[in-house]
Amino acid sequence: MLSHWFSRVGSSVPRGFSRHYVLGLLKEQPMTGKEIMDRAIYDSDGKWRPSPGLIYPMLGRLLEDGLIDEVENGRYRTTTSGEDTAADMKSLHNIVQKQLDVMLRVGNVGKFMAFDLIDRVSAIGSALSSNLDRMTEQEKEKYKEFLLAELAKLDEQENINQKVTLEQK
Amino acid sequence: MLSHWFSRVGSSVPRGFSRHYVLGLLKEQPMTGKEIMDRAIYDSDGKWRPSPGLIYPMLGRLLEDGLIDEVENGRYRTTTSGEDTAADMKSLHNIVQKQLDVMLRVGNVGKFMAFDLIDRVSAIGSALSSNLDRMTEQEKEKYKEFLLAELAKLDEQENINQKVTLEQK
DNA sequence: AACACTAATATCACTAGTGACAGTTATATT
DNA sequence: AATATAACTGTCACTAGTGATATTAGTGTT
Repeated sequence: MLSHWFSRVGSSVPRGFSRHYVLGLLKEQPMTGKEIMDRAIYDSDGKWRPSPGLIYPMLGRLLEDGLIDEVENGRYRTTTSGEDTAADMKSLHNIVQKQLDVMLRVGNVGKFMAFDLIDRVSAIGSALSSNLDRMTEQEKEKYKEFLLAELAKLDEQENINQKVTLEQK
Repeated sequence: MLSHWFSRVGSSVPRGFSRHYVLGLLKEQPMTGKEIMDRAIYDSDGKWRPSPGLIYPMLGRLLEDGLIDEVENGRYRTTTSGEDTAADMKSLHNIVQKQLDVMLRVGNVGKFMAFDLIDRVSAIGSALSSNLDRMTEQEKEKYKEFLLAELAKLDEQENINQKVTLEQK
């Protein structure tokens, strides 16, 4: 099980993710703090249980920053500028990307995480391909390109290894 | 570029990672705070620049918890119990595992489906393939199999579409 | 030896997470 | 209608991050 320390201070989500998540939810429909928390638990299969100490103060900050509005019954909705922030997929992407990058470079993490990542990619991949029919041609093309590029990299690496082996002979 | 907000509050490492990282370093050799910071920058290719406000207070906490000792010239080394903590790969693994899990579940998966997922796969994939040299043969083989299987699915779908088109004629 | 300069260390104010608990509001029961 | 209870909301103390700034220690110059 997780150590006592980690269960106390560890986080289920990367720093900054929840802001995007909440804005994304409130763009669709007005929600209360409780509804947001429940939705997060539901969406994450119980893996992430955002605490009230995160949600309520954050709603206050978002309100102050003019990214959300209070509508009725303590429900909030994103304002126009909030929608822009929510739509900023690039920065959301960066939250994950940046951390993964560092984790894979630093320490012995990369090595022992690679296997795990493969599983993960496979999982996403299968979710993807079970929805192939919903993808546009352009999207499918992009996915295909990615797959081919990865294969090329693998092959290239294999060739290098063979070359090295030959030269050693 | 990253938004002003994210560059201020975003983090390059998941919560709790640095503790493991520092313990891992100090297990090998005694280091000062500055040396730890420089090493992190070097190891991460400049992607992670831990601030003094993280390192020095943390060294203090680790010292209080008896996980590290001060040796000389302001250098610290992990104690025996510190080494145990550093070796606790399972909890380190969990730091990443848990977050990835949640992110993949929670993102706006339903709606964007394809496009967003492709980006995610590409992101993980590129992180992966830049670490190909760290993967074992077995791992690479598995990755390759996955890639080929996905391509096959794409091709298969194309065929179905053509068939449908033909029948409609 | 005194002083300026530089680099390492420490501290501060901040945001974003955590859980625990306090306060408030709504609802149900009698 | 009054009150008990439950649920939602808000706040607190904490750790872990961020950058900026203050303090300290060491070093070189005159």
